[in-house]
Amino acid sequence: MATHLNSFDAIYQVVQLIPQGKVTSYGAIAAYLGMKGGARMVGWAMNASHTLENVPAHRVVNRNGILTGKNFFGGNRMQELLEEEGIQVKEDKIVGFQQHFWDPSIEL
DNA sequence: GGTATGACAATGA
DNA sequence: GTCATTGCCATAC
Repeated sequence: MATHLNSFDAIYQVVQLIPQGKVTSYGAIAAYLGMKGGARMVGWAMNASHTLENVPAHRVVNRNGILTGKNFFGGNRMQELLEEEGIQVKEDKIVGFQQHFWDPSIEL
């Protein structure tokens, strides 16, 4: 149902819908939007959403559970945010990633 | 309108 | 199991 929204808006919506303490992967969002191979584009949208404060991009990590965009948050800002939500982060990687994984294609 | 880039993902060796 | 290469979509120049 994201066909009416632009790719960026659609991604923003999904990211904002991520529950606190949960994380998802770029591919999951892309797949939910129908852009299975457009995972890179999701990261691109995140870059644009970085200017916004309503988009918890810190809950979006790659399929490996690594905080790829941590560098874009300005240091360990991303890791601290995740830890505050109850997510353990070790070496820029989420501990029990599958445990905190939130798939929009299933939850939504 | 074509080329280059991007916070990825999947496959092959 | 890890490393390297290719593919995908959309945006930016």
